[in-house]
Amino acid sequence: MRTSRRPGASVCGLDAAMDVIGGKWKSSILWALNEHACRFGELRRLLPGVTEKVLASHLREMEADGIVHREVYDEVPPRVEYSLTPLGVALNEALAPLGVWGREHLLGGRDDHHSTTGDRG
Amino acid sequence: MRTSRRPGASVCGLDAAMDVIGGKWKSSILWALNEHACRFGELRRLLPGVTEKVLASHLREMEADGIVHREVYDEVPPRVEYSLTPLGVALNEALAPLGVWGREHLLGGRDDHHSTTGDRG
DNA sequence: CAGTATCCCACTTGATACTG
DNA sequence: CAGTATCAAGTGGGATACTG
Repeated sequence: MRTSRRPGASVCGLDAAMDVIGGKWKSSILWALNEHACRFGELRRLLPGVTEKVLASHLREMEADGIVHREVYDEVPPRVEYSLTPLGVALNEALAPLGVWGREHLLGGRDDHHSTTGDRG
Repeated sequence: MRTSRRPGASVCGLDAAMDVIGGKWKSSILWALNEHACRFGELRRLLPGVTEKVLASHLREMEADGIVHREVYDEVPPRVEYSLTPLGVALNEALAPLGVWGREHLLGGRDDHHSTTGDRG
């Protein structure tokens, strides 16, 4: 998958940011983790439709990008918790206006089940 | 290509917005048009690496999404100018924090040749 | 539970050539 | 100049099965 950034890209910060959140489910993962740390299976349940492979890939990329923290607990049964790093929190906040724009202009400003739990629309 | 939105997606405004700017060159096109209206060939020159086909596809999608306006002048030689609609301007503004985030945290806050021409990093 | 390993396909993107 | 048509390729994402 994406081992390095797009060749020749990232001439400006926006391109770099788009690369970080470019995965199909990354913004959803970000939103989910914004509320509280989640275990792998919990994320899978929160994101209906995502496969284990894709979820794992995205999480590894987001961890490599420094926006997600992976905490492993040596227990049985095994437990791993994912949470946002301060960088991830900042990214989520930077994403907020975009979510508002989408809700206002694309969804006709109608309400949805996320709008009261966060500020991302 | 993308005739409709991602099936089953757009549960929140952010997903919808991500779909609109999901194309590889769309954010760059947005940035280019933010400064002034551009002709097709001008955009091609401003975006080294993009092919005519992809540029045309992106422009048609962005026009369909209501963020780009296409003005045709019946002259010879033919002239077509692309510009941002108010919606596109709003999108660009909503994108600004993301560009700042990327420049601050991904590019190490270093300057680049865009940072003085706009607010997107 | 929390992943990895394969295989596969659709879609996006790219290269090139051609047209109004 | 401003595209469209065709062909080719690369990648992300999905389905399924298996492992520590």
